[in-house]
Amino acid sequence: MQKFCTQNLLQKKSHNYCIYENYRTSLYEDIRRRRELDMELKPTESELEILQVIWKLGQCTVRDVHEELTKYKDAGYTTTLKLMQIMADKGLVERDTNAKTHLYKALVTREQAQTSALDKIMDTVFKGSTADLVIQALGKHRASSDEIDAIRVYLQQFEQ
Amino acid sequence: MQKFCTQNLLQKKSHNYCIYENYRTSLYEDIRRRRELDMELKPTESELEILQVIWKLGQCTVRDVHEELTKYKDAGYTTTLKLMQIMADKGLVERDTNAKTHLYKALVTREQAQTSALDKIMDTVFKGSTADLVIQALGKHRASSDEIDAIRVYLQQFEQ
DNA sequence: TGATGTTATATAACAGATTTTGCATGCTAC
DNA sequence: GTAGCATGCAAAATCTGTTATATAACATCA
Repeated sequence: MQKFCTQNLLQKKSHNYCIYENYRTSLYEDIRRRRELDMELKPTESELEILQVIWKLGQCTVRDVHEELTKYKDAGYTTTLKLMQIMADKGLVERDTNAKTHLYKALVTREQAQTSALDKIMDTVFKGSTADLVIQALGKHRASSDEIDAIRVYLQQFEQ
Repeated sequence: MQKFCTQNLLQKKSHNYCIYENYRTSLYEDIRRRRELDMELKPTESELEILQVIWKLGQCTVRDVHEELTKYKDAGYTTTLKLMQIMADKGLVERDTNAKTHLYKALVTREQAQTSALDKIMDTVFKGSTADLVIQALGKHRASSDEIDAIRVYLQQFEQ
């Protein structure tokens, strides 16, 4: 894991100047720390697709999920089963194995997934600018006037 | 690619009823199409990290990018090089090989990446509700009062 | 000139995570 | 029993990120 060829070793050394620029180092330490936190319980692409179905159906079986998935994507039944088993191991979903046909339900809420998805794109493409994100979102995804109102009301709490 | 065991084959057949529910089929066709489009030029995690650096620096060399990356993550020079070569193959970046030291620049703009990231989480976790997204974003990521003002101004264009 | 060291790209292989599948096996209802 | 549907398990196939090694271009100094 920590083996480098001589070339890389040299190139690594050449960055020791960071030690003398502490204010910078600590800035990048932040990014580093955030990167590591991010690793934790992040659902993969496919897991997210399955979560969506479970959020929609509530408690459900593998077959329920699979039938929903195959409406728009090709997948074998055992693939879906396997994914859901993995998700149960990871703690993304919970399963009730009392009956012969196992019942699954989500442990991760849609809100949690929303927060973590937002955090991520905030860091990666929006440089931390909430305003950019909000304005882009409003620009690209036409909102209903009800939605606009809701946002306006929400904004009032920031009024002085 | 298209081989299924008998069990899966059977289970697949059982969905032929979709043919008789055309309104549904076309709805899911949309999702299917969107999924496939999405596959095309999606940068991976690491590619996105590199893109961020290129966006910041403009035209730059592998070494430029690598020096920036190593401030907050461990990576060998050749790793960065390889990734950037892959990105050039994918068309995420363009490279000028005239000089001995190749020069890279982004073909995907930050705005495009923002749009596609937003589209994605809109579909996957926000069920298409712009208001939910905006309110979550404002709630979790404290915005400066300047930012709030900017949003308020932006909202005025929707005024009747 | 040519030996040598430096820096760049190219190539090939590897490790780990993710996704997918095939097959075995068990349960249930007819 | 056996047909149908369920899970368990092992492993193949892919994708991603990483690295070691090879090779080419260049500078420079004796």
